[in-house]
Amino acid sequence: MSSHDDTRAFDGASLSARAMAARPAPYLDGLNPAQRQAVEVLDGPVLMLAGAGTGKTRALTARIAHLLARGAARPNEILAVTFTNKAAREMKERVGRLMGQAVEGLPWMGTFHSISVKILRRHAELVGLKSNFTILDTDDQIRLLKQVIAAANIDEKRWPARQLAGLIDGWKNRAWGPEQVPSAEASAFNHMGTELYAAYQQRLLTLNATDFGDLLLHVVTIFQKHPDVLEQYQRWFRYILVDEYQDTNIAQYLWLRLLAARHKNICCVGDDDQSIYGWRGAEVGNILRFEKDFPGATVIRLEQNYRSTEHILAAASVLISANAGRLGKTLWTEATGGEKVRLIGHWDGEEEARWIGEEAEALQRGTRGMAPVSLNDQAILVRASHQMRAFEDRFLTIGLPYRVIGGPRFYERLEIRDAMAYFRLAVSPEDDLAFERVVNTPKRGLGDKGQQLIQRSARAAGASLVVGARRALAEGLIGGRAAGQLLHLVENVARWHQRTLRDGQSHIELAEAILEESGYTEMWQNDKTPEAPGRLENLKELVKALEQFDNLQGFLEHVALIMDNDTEDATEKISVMTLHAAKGLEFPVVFLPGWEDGLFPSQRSMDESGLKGLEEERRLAYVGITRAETLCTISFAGNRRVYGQWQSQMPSRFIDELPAKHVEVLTPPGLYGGGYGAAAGSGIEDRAARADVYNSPGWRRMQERATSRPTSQPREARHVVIDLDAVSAFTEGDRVFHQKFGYGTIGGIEGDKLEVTFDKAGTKHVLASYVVAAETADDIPF
DNA sequence: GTTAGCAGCGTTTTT
DNA sequence: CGCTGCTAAC
Repeated sequence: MSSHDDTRAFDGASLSARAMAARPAPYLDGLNPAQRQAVEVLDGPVLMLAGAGTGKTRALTARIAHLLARGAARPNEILAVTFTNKAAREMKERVGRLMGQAVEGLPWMGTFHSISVKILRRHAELVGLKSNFTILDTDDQIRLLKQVIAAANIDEKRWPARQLAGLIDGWKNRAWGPEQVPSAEASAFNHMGTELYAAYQQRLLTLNATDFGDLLLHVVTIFQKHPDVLEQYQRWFRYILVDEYQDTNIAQYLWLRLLAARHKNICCVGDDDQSIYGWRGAEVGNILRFEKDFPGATVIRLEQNYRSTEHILAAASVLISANAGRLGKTLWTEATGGEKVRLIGHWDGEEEARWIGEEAEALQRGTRGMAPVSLNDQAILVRASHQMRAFEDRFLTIGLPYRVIGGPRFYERLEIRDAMAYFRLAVSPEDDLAFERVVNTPKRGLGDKGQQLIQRSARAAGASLVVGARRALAEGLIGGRAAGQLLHLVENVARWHQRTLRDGQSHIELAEAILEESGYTEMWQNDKTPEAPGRLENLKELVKALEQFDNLQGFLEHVALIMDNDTEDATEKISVMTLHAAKGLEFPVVFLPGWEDGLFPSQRSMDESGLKGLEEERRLAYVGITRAETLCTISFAGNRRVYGQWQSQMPSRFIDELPAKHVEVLTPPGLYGGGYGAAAGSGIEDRAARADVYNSPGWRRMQERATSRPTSQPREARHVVIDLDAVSAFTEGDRVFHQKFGYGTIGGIEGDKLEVTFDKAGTKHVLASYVVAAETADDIPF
């Protein structure tokens, strides 16, 4: 599609390196001097400090085009590493478009993890793995750690596997294998941390498996212990580019430094102000130290912002200036005017969601002389994913289409994980974790006792659980009904495995056969719970997703690393996502709800990491504001439900830090007495906007009311009224309306509870008093 | 061996 | 509040 235009820009198909060099390079058009320098300084270490919205992806992709055009490297001699799959995908697309299809091969582009997998598959034996190793996700990792903890006779209640997983991840992020963990950490996890770590690594090797951290750690180990292998890759990758360098951890830093040691052509792009992954081991130090690590580095600052209006940029810049220890950049823009950053307080989280929903619709229609803004161009960015629920509830009610990014994922669903476990067994029958997951799903009469028998038998033979099961059967340890079914499973696994080895077999047919023959599909068909049809639907979708891959193995790897599932459809939708997920994205209209102390900045972050944590939260706020192009609205609520308890909230301290003259304080609807607006314009010029809000009569009234009376009385009262008319009039099959979930059909009635399948919200159990007959719904003034 | 019912816990953020 | 995981009863 759009690649047509770009191909034509290069004047036709044969885009060889020489052809590109011969004519003025079109990819340089429109670059500002700094960007141009970032593209043209090819040799030696380069640090590109690229502020938000300064066109760094543009510079990066142009740099790759330039490398090729100048004939400095062939495509596959370039390594471009990104941090997220999203970024990798985007870079691939943009580079692909710049290059047209005419250049042979593409650069190595991918995340640290996906590139590590490629390398590791080639040299797996050097760390004791086979090249077909499996990659465990977090869930598998936890289950395995539970086993390790149990085997060490430790009470899992006092020493939870999750905690150990965090510890081990942290060590791996620092590139410490079990032997390298410093003695200062010895007291970790009841003084057993290192021991359990070693045991866990041993288990992983036996299972021929890795976790996420291992992918990097193993590659670093190989590079360190096998100079010949390292040299091979050092020679190979003449030019290395790294995106989001501020997010790299120590293992990734070592990985890069080892690879770049020979040619030293490493170009790192980053922004210390957008470092928001400290909690998972990212080291801002990496970027701060760059010039020391790579002597003679060229440092280039991209400071002209092309994204946001002057007010948005000013608000973000002033906020972030409260952080210490920055490299420091001065973002500027040619754009003038535009809307100020808007600030609004609400009574509670529900009202905040309602207001944002209405505002989004108003913007969509076009309001106050502004051109209409498509929902696709609007986003709600939250601090923590649980905040998304309020918006989902509200949007379902009013029928506002939304898309959740990074929410509960397709591949994390029960039925998908089960099916995947079957596929994993087919690909590698020795995958014990997969076996454990499905040995009794569907029910095969194998409870704890039977499974222990299999375990014991497997351990005695030093073999996998499938082999153990065979032995247990042969020795007659398992009898009765279970025996027949287990035998059936074991033989199935063997047969499926054979089929994966044969060429010319359709992996899609195989997948369908596996789900059929295992009885898994049947299990859900016989299941009469309301979720069952949805699950079967998901399984079909899973099989459909297989079409994009050549074989099951490739698919499994993709899922392990990518785990995303954007089934785009044509409806325009507002996006809801976390601030972390929003990094690298931009939207004309951005809503930033939940700016309340404890929520944002997050209490936990401050408790755990003190000032460092607070500064990272502030960077997160900076990332949030700078996502907005033309309109940015920050909001907070006076009351919020936390664990089902109402809590009163204080506006975020970040609101204090916003420059008043770039902020407009809005008066929320439904507050009598004028609310914040009354005080906001009262001539206090240079004080922060929040000071006005916080001292306003409206805010104080809210505080008082928060303590003196429950919050949702008016709405409750409406329910009661409806209740009298509606209850007991329902029968199965009736169409009903629910304030939160919208329209639906009654599937069953138990006392005063209804099971309703909602058109948009799925099947829920709701109290009869909370729904009304569909045809009366229009009369209710919600 | 399976299921229902309850107690206790947790909410950052992700490859 | 909603989920997981454990216990007690089928």
